[in-house]
Amino acid sequence: MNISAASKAAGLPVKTVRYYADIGLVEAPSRSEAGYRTYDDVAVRKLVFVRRSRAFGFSIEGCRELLSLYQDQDRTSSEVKRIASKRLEEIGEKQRELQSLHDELAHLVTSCRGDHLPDCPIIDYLA
Amino acid sequence: MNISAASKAAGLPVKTVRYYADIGLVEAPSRSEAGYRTYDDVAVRKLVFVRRSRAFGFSIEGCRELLSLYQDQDRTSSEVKRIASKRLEEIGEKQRELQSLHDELAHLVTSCRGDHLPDCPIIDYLA
DNA sequence: CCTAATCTTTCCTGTAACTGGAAGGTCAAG
DNA sequence: CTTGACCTTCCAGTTACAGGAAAGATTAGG
Repeated sequence: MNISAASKAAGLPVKTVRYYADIGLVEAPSRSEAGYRTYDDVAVRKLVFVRRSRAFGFSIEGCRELLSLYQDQDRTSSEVKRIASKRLEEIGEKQRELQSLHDELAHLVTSCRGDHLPDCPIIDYLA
Repeated sequence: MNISAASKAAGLPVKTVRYYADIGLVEAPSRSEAGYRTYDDVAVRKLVFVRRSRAFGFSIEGCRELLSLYQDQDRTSSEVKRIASKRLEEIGEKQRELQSLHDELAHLVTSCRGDHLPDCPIIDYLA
């Protein structure tokens, strides 16, 4: 499989597939005589694993940890759970942040008449 | 006022104060004979305005728009409201994203025993 | 008045996680 | 043999700054 086929199979852009190998997140693929990267199903599965992990918002470093656990037959589910719980906590934190931002801004937007006059409680609040 | 005094007054790091002028978000301050930036209360107030806008998650470009409205005596509150509403919509979007991420990940974490065995529904889901 | 500490300046680099593009080699089809 | 679709490497740009080096300016203390 050349890179574009692998890219399609993994659901990732070609650039990203190359990037993940460049930074050592996934193993560097073998090369054809002409220097083309060649991928097999195992490599593609790892790329999919990374794509799904990234979709959960795990950082590249988080993905690195998860991927090494994925490949480790002697892993314990508690290690995985710890990493996932940490991410869950981060998400909760972000949610609380956004909630208070939302509430505050929604309040301001509601109180702004939105007419042709310059008076504006939003500007007043920011100033 | 030299830059560190302005920085304290505005509640922004010195680096950030310089940066905002570099990118033309705020006016470039006048200079002393020795080349030191000098700030007055008006300049500080604009920096505070930007800090508060940033705290709502407005991008630099969003801040640029808001700031120009702030300084525009002929603005209409509808222009301000439009920008703020857009940001509110973005926040809502992000919240919905995070909510589904949270739900999905929480489900996985809950279903993982977190013991010393390698079997893990989180890994299974990602693989 | 000299010195040491503190400020200030500019400039360059690095961050996260890619994306876009240029210049050039490779391969299969017609 | 040429065209077009691949592939390669390398460099720059994105966002919103932060860190740090090298060098000039200012201020306080002795």
